[in-house]
Amino acid sequence: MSTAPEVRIPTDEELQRITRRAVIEIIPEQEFIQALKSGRQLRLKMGFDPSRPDMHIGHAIGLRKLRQLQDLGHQVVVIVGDWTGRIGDPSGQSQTRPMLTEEEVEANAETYLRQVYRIVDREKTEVLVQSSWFDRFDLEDVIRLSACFTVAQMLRREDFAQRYESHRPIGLHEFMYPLLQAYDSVEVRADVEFGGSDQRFNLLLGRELQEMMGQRPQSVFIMPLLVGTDGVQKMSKSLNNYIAVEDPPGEMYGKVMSIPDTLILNYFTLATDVPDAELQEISEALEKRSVNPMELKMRLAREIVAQFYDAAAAQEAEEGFRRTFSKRQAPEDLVTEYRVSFSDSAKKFNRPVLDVGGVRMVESLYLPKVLVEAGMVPSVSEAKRLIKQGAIDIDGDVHTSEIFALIDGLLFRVGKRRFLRIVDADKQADSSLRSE
RNA sequence: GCAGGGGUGGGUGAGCGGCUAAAACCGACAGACUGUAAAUCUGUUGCCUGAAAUGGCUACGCAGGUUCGAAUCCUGCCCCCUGCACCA
Repeated sequence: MSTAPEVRIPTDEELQRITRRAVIEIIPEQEFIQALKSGRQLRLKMGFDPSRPDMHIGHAIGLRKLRQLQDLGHQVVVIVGDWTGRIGDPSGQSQTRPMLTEEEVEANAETYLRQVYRIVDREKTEVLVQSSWFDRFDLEDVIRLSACFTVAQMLRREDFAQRYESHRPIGLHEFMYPLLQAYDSVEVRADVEFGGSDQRFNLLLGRELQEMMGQRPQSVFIMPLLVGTDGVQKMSKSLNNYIAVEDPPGEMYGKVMSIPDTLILNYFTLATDVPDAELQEISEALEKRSVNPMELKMRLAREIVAQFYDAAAAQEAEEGFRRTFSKRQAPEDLVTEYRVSFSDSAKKFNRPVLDVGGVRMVESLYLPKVLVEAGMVPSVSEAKRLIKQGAIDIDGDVHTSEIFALIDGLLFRVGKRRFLRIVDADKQADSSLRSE
């Protein structure tokens, strides 16, 4: 009943792209290349942690790789790591995480997969939930699995070794994380597993375990971690230096523009499909300073936005970006709208709703609170500081007062790239009533 | 189990009865300069009070106590580190 899957053998050029670009190491490389050339359909495994469903363009590096292979006809297998997610990947700092409920896992998995499918083909993707095999594990299975490895083997993992050396604690349960991940490979009969360089140990453990269990050991595909927009640390949500896959185009474009120049080539290499020949040109241009790096960065930003949206969106984002800093206008997708009822405010502060030349307005509202309520700033104190520092302007004029006249459509610029528009809720209500 | 050292703001880390919302450094944010880059300079960096305060509230592992007053002293507890002991 299963028809032989259509698998295409990559051309040398494609092979080059798959095995060289955005790759740190393939173990063992020759075995992997042979497998690709064999015409056999490979099962490509990549796992994710459902406790953190937000995906950024660093994750996209791996997914892009999967997509390349998927286009050749190979089978992508995505694992929802609901059990490993509960343990938390041993990173030294991370304490045991609270157990996620089934609903949380489901919800997170759903949002995550939605993002995954922006890159890989949903039709050709198999999704498996870890608990579907670990739920039936009993103590004997756990012990049997643990017995496959020794403490010495575990200590090959660098962060364990470091902590052991410096006498910092290592929870026994932390050993379970790589073990479970390794067992996943057995369960799904993976031919290749993909992961970032921080996953190296876990990936290799999967390979070993498969062999012990009589399976053909998986190849391991290790990819670089993308550096975040700060240019120093790896991209991560908790460090707030990330570009989310679901960022709106303008936001995405702007974030790319904010990366340091030193990262331009790196981003082109890892996050775009710009051909190698052009990478070479870009590299030379940067070195010789023959082009304003900003121009290259704009190209980069276009490439990235187009990848997650389309060329038109990229173009639009670029125009928005230009307007933002040359003409100081706000690009629409960076504007937060704050809806206030003018009549309620008027009542609250005992001010009349005025009509000045057809513009409805209320005399005064307290700006710090509005900023907090609109979610632009975490506290009133913070908002006051911003005002004091001249970080807020209306139409290019710095707004130094904590009080402002409530006008429908009033647009504040907060800092460099945040915008707040005041919208008259009454008016909206009126018009929506009228239109019905 | 015994002995010694330690737990301070996003991080590192000073303070060791009032001058401490807590040095310094890093980070972060804002401003100037720019290309929303880098570098540099300046400012801000617990929260609240609809100007502000020598105003209020919260904060130095947790819970009590001494004191006019405690991050600082005392008691108990928890956790971490180092050494010794124990080790089927």
